[in-house]
Amino acid sequence: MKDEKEITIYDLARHLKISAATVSRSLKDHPGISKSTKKKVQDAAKEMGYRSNNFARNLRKQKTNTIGVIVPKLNSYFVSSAIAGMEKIANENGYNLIISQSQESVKKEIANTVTMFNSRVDGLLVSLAFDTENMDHFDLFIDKNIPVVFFDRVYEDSRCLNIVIDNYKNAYDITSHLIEQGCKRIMHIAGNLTRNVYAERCRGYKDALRDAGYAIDDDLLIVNELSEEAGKELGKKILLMDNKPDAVFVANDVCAANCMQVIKAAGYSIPHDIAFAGFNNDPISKIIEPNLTTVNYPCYNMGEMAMRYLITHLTEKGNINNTNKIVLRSEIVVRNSSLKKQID
Amino acid sequence: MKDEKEITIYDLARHLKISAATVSRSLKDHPGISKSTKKKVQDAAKEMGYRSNNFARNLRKQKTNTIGVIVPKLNSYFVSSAIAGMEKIANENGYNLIISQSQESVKKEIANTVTMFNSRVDGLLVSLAFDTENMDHFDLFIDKNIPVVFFDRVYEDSRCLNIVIDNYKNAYDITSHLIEQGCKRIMHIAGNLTRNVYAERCRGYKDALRDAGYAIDDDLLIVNELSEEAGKELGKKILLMDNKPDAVFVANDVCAANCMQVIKAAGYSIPHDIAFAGFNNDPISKIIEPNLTTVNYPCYNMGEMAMRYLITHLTEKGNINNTNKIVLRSEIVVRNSSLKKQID
DNA sequence: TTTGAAATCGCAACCGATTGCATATAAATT
DNA sequence: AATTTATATGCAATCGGTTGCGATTTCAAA
Repeated sequence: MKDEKEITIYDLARHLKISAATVSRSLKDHPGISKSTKKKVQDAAKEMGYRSNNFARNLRKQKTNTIGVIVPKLNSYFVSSAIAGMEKIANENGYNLIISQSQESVKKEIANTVTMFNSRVDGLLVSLAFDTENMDHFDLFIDKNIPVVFFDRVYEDSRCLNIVIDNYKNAYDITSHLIEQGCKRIMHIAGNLTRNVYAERCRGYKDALRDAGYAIDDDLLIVNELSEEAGKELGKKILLMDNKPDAVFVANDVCAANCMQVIKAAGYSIPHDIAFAGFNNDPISKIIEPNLTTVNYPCYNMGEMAMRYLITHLTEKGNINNTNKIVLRSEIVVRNSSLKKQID
Repeated sequence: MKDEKEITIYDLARHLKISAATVSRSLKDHPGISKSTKKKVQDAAKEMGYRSNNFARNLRKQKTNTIGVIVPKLNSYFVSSAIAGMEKIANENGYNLIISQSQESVKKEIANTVTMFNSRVDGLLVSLAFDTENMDHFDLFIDKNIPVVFFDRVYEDSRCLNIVIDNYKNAYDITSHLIEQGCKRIMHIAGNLTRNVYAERCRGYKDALRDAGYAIDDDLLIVNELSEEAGKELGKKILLMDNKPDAVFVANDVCAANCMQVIKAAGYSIPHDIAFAGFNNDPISKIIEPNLTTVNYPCYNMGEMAMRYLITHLTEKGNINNTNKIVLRSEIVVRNSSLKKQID
């Protein structure tokens, strides 16, 4: 088991009989060093197995080459896809990722924020917890000019970039689609309405109803956790309703699919008795039967975009950030769960 | 926009008219410092908004408090759950995570390994890519005594810990279950057989057949990518077979579910015409109809265990590692996709 | 040959925390 | 009161790179 000591620029310097400064500059391709010297240094570095020490470098440069990511939960289709996209871009650009989960709790989110701050990340990518109600814990970063980018679950703040899809329009479209299919009592299941994504989807739902001349019935709006369990609960609740909806638009596919199962098991036919629509285009939406009408959410792409933007922003410091919001393309995907005339 | 300078222990020292050494020791709760001094320092630190500089610390201590994680893909149920578990434990113990994906390619895996090495992670958690065939790229770590822990897709090496489930037994059990249900031509779909998980599952499948006195038919063993697309392809392939199987045991739920859909769409009845079984207990297995018989894989738990082990190992350096393999409990979950007598 | 600009390179001071060893003070012992 | 023994704290070197500024060398123009 070899356990050799780490080679430093001083070792290289001694070996080549030049100064450590020259070694450092050569390795960084500094213009003031002659080509021949650079080559000599770089060759020796390779040969001797030198690897640069990031701590020394970071300590000196006050920069970490690390991006922090805070998400509610890692194990969801949306989040894991988005992070996959982020990792790809970060990796390509030589940045590291440190990731933590808020578990849908502001408290943890704040703790994670502090950790990230102390780890001195160069930038932060955040999708907010269910119950986050203000930005105070991000002031740490903003005050220090460390860029914070929100994606999906965002907080509108002129100092931070938001990357989103048009939740309003998609919800409006999907509700309109249900209306076109002849549905009269359309229910909507939302997540916590302080979160933009759910608030926007809810607004789209209501506006679509209103524009179609429908009344808005508060009994048809439910807020829950959008989890598997919440979906099952929802199904039971619907079964107990006297005046049942003839369509249910859920703000997330997982919840929708689990609800559908309960409804189906009780003998109702989807979409004939009750039509369903979800959100996200989770793989589950293509498995549940009938296949779930949903919104195609560009998760991976959103992760890529967010990271790309952040890195560009960090690299071109001079270039003042004048972008405040990026809206990615997304569109509804109509499947059999909402179609009176089935396709196959 | 305040952009105050960072407070260091020297600032605290000057402010309190004591030495930086004392400040450092006080903050770390060193035994040789009086309680009163400690309190004074800690209070001042809080008040002045001091935050410790990890680079300086790491540089000095030659330790990073960072764990590297390399996985094939982030966006799968298994991986995202496992990472969620890892993050939880790491977070609780003050470690950071840096995560990267090999995208199922050794080449990327090697590149990521190097990056991790240069980031000087304190330890590495790895689930191997499809096509990794040797350990050479981990020698960097092993030679330096940096612990490497493999989980799920492991490589048997006496110098590294493996955390797995009993893939063999589960596959054996699930195959036996299919046999008990009266299936005669049981097909198995595996992933790349150089990967332990798929090799073991395949072995379990074969042994179960053999023990039941069945012949092993090579036509009934297929290796594919186990992806959604592969599942659909598989379905088509089965439909074209002259002598169709009466059961299909797939090494992963996603592939199984997608295959089932194709088979169902062609008018076959599951499980009467063809029974199905999968692996992982992915949420999808509870949505597909009929619900999929599968193996309950403790993903989250495996992530927790792997991280916990690694951290313990790092903390108690003296304690020489004498564990070579940890097998987590897992068991088959029988559902309607394989039951001739349906349950509800 | 001289000279001045350009091209190279080295000196040494950082960056911020840790820690072995020495020192100073306080408490305990004889 | 003198001497040990604890208890507290400080000194200064160290971790490995980076970089402003000054020194030296090179080379061509005068």
